[in-house]
Amino acid sequence: MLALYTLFDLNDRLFYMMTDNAEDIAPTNTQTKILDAAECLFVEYGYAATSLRAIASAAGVNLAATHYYFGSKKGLFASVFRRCVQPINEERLLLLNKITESERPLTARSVLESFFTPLVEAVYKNHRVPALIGRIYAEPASLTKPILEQEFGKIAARYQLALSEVLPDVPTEELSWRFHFMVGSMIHLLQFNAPLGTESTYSTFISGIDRMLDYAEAGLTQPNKRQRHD
Amino acid sequence: MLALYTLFDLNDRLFYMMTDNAEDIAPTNTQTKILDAAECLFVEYGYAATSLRAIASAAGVNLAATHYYFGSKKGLFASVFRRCVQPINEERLLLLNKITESERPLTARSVLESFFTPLVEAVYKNHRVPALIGRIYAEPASLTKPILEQEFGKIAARYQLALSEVLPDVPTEELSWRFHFMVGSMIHLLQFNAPLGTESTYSTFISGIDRMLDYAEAGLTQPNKRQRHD
DNA sequence: GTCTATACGCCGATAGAC
DNA sequence: GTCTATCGGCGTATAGAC
Repeated sequence: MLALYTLFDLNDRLFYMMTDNAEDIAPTNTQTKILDAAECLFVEYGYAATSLRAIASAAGVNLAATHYYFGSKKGLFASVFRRCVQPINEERLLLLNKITESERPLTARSVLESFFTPLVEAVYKNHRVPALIGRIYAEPASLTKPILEQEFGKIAARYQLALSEVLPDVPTEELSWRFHFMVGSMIHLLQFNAPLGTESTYSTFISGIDRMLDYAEAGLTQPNKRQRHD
Repeated sequence: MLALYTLFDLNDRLFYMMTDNAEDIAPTNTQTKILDAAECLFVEYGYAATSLRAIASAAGVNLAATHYYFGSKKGLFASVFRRCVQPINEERLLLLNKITESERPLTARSVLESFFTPLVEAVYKNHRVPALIGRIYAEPASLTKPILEQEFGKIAARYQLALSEVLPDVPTEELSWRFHFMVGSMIHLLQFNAPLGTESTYSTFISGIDRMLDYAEAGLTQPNKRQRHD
């Protein structure tokens, strides 16, 4: 049964997670304690403004433990991100393969839903997921490029292939731009959760995802105005 | 006559700008030297990872001069950003007011073009503009929120008003979400310039803006699926 | 008004004791 | 596997020279 647990208290702010795994509730191994603390602090303050000292202190471990387990601050950042994103992307591929085999005809809408459903489920368990994914696109490219390519390279290619099968009239190059714009809308939503002036909660986030699906579908499936240049 | 000038050489990389102002070519005042150097370094490495020492050294001024002129690192960041964005936003309002008065009927396309034309012109003069605007959305909110509200609050409201006049069937709340998604696509384009795998040049940037206009127009003008909740 | 010199506490990283 | 000590570099601030 999923329930909400307090991870720790830092500067009078509480940090939470939702889990059904007893190991998560009171992590016994040092790696997990460091990852949990780092996730909260990277999300809150960004990579460069978060010190390993602050992470070690929040996690209740020695400073040198961060280097022992993750080699460097960069390595820790990549590990935090991978732990968050890998399960989402695995679920995406499972869903996409499933609907590719079962749905006739396959629609752009279904493809998009297989992309966003695993994300929404992950956000339900851990409300830091949007901000964490937002962060990776926010940090300088020198830090994030290798991480982004490793975690998203395969899945971006797979989704563009699926979309090109669903939208055969849109040239590949045009489709990759449209996919790029969709990712941009998504990242912006993840980073800011809601338009300026709206307070952001889980339900406004869901409502935003829902509206973004409409927006992305309209943009992706628009008639092609350009000539192919073969 | 616009021409390209080398600003300075840092770690074997050259930083440029395009200008027709003699004062820009060899800036004599310390403020400008600091602003130029800071712009390059903030774009390249991000806010937190750029040291005032590196800025002062690149600008050829004393470390303490940065505090004398800009009060703090935050103040310097805000000044760099304001110098870049203020002229663009002034031009946007001029254009928007012009077409609002002269065009019958006013179209969503025209409104969007008045938003992007001043940006494209600024990028032609200074190729760091996209990355610089991208950066402000990438830094932690505690740094950027006051800056974003001051520089973009008024213009975002003005454009949403213009769009709501052009698209009277779309409820205000729905329109503000769609505008939010458009800004997201734009920021993503500014930050990454082109889809992964495409090298980014000025002409690919222009082509991206052009395609994004189509994408945004399709999303903004899509028929409304939702009920008004009055 | 403009700029220099200097100081303080915190940073990532590492070497080596246990 | 954990911890202490330590290094050079950092952001920031300020006192005071010109």
